[in-house]
Amino acid sequence: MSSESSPSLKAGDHVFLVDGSSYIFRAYHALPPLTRKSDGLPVGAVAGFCNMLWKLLQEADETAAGVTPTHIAVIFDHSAKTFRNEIYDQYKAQRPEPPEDLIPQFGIIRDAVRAFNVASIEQPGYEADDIIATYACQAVEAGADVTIISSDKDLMQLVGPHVIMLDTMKNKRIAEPEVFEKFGVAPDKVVDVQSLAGDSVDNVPGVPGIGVKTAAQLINEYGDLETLLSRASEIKQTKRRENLIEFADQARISRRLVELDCNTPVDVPLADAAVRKLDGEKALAFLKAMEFTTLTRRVAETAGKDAGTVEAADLAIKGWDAPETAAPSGSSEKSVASPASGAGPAALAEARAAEIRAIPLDASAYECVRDVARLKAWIEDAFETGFVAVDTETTSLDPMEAELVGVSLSTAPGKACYIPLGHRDGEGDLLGGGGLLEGQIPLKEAIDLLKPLLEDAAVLKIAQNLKYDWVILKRLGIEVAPYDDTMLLSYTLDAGLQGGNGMDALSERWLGHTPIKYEDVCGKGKSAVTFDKIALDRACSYAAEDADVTLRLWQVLKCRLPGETMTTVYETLERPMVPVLSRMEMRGIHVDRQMLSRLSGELAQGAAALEAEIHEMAGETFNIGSPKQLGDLLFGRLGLPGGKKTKTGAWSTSVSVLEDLAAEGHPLPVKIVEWRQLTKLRSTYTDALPDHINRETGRVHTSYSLASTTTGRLSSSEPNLQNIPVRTEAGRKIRKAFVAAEGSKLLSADYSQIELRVLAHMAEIPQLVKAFADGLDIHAMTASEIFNVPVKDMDPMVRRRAKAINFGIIYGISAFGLANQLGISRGEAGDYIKTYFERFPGIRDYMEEMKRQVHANGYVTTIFGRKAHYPDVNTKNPNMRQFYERAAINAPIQGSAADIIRRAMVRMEDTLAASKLSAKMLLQVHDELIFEVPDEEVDATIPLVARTMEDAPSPALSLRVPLQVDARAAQNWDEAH
DNA sequence: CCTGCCCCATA
DNA sequence: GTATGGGGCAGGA
Repeated sequence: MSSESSPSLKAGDHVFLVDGSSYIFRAYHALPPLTRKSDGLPVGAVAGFCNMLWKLLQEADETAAGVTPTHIAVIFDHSAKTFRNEIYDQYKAQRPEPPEDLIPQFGIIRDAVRAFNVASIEQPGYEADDIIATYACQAVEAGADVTIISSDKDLMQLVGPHVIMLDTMKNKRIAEPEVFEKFGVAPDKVVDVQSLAGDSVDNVPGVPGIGVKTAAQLINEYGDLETLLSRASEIKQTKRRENLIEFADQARISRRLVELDCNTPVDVPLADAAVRKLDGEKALAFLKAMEFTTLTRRVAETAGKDAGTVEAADLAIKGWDAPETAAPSGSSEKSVASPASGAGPAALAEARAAEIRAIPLDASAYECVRDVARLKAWIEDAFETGFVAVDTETTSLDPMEAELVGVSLSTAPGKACYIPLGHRDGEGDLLGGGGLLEGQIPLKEAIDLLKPLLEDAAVLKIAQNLKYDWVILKRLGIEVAPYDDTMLLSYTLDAGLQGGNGMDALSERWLGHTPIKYEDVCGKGKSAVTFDKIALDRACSYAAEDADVTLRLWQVLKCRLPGETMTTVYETLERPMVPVLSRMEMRGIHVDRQMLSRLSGELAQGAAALEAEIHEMAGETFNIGSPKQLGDLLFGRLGLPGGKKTKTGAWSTSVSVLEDLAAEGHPLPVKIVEWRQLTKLRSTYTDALPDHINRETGRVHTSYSLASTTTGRLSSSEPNLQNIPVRTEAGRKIRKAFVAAEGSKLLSADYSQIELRVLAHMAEIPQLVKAFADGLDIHAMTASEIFNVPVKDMDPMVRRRAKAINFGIIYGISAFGLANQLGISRGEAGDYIKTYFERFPGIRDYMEEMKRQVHANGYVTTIFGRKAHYPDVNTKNPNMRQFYERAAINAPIQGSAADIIRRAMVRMEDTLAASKLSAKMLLQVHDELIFEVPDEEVDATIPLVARTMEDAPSPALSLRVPLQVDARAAQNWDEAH
């Protein structure tokens, strides 16, 4: 800070004195607890402060102050104890500690002041108010005018002909009339009134029974405090008279407490607070570090600098612990703390939600944007706001064949629009609809206008299930960034909680609002029409409401992340998956239509032959595909033994039942199992897959869901490419139809035993850890441990049993389940489990710990901190309860493995690009990634992919066991796997 | 025409 | 025993 002497103040100067300390409290309580940096640092008050300061520096004349300052200083309280505590030890004694997330902001605001090259003033032993009083007196003496930026009533005593106050939050000027209105006396008598009335907030005692009204009346009558006290005996009202006499000294002490000191020793002469030139670099570095995108842009414009070239400042923040890189592992006690209690983050989030709920939601009030001028206005608004909720309306749920019909935007709760672009006449001809409706901006023109906004780094785009819109917009040449996804926010925070993460459910849960249903707009089933056929006003209500709801959900959900320490999970495991999966879906995979068609024919023939045989053997024709008819035949008419009932009381005809019958020597069930397999393969795969081949790309594009499992796994649908057969020879023929493009190979890389490795890590099982480290056969090792047999020359049946137990452990083993799986008695299965736990006591400890946690918290966590909620685990139904307990045992294992492959996927594209390799990730099947690789790059790609997958946990975590990835390339998926 | 049930494909 | 998605049947609209 400058210490050389500056020209002293002169008449006509205008001094702005900003009451920094009171501003931060007011900003904190007035602004919603929404604003946080991506690392969770709360910066809402800082943001408010910076905007205010910037406005004062740039356009103070447009505020209620009406002038531009020549001098400006921000004044802070230095310490809690001041000379007033020596006068009265109770002064401000009952003031509560500042809220936890406000504390780190005190220091940052001082940084902000310096970043804007403004004088920051504080003085040990004195309150900000005294320094302000001193500066104000000095300025007035020099003939200058003063504006005090504060609304603190304690400063109103300073108001006079040359001193006003400015409440920037209300943009309200406080001069003599306003002071008179508040205290009933002129500013120079305010101290007398306060001395009598006291102040419960600052613990100024005053005189009992006298408030501001009475005090003003008394002062107006007697002139000033001393006169009043000396003539107190004249007061008519008994109690008031007695109190004024008895508490006269207390009133005098109060006067000394409230009267501001105009003679504070100040180290920095006011002249040094002359407005200085903005240091663009310094300001931008600070603002970038704070992630205040809008203000960064404004300052960059004003300073004529490119914000992109400025490095964010490195701010060491005291009193704030950023969330850990990896959240505590499942066995940590730290996760016990309930986020739902007291005035913690959960309460703040709830307060936030209540606030947003209170803003009316009226679907008929949205704007339908029909011309370029209005579209530009909305785009400008989004740039100003710095964030915008975006939603697209299209002709199909499949983003790869959907056509864009319109776009909706929202920049504030209740403020949303819909931009129709592709609506057509509902009375279309048979060739696919009528012409475009009038009054719509041409698609290309709208896209050209929207692209800069949707790709601008300074504007956050908010969507519900962005992956869909991302693909739609990418096909139109727009790559949306940066972005947030409300569905993923909800999934990160509440995976497994009732209702799911769909927009309608979230709107109900958080906003108490039922959005217009898609079916109510477009109809459903056979009579459904595509969105382009919907009349504009109806379309606008529906579409704009979605954007409005999305924006509100974002405001409710985003601020929960840091308080629930889920920022890292969201930022590393969820958010970055959106473009990764979008690109995978867009690439699709090539399937050989002819091969499938041929296979379908073969399967049909085989099934027909079996059908004839079955009918022959049964002695009647019946529908083999009807479990009901089949059950009646086998256990009714044929009277076979060993029938089991399903939970609804029908005969079970599942494979296990049919195999039991086959083992008894009945030939019919064998044929039925074969028939089932063939028809299943045909209907589910060979016949269904070709229907999913995209007309334009000639490839199959699955859709991955990021938010539909409780554990963190993805799911795949339309078509589901995560359940393509592999176990049987007939099934593998279907895999052979998944082929690489000409000149390429399919590369399959899969984690070996990843869930068992994760379990070995989490439960810290020495034998398992060692076995994995040594690269042993883990099932054989298990068998050796529990059945006490050597690994060498092991009976394959013994190994099979151990393998089943290992899987059972992952699933939260029960004797019942294991017995079923191995076809042994429950007693025998129970013995196996008992032995297993004796050999691996850590496994039992792990299981018990997960059960304890799920009962205590309602959720369990993966090694990367992902939560899986089981809200109903405390049910009284013992079967349900045990079911949830098993799920809670399984979730950290399955979920941690899912986290690991997510990390690999997020990193994969950059890793390949860095090595100049052009392999493209196409599919994910839980522990396997499938790539399409040019022939000549196969050899270089295999080790790189494998290493990236194996190293995926680091640097966040280092597992106790190595991960192993097997990778292979071939012309088709079957041979690569 | 929709929904619940059964069955079955994968990890 | 965990986690999914999907096809066919059958009953109730």
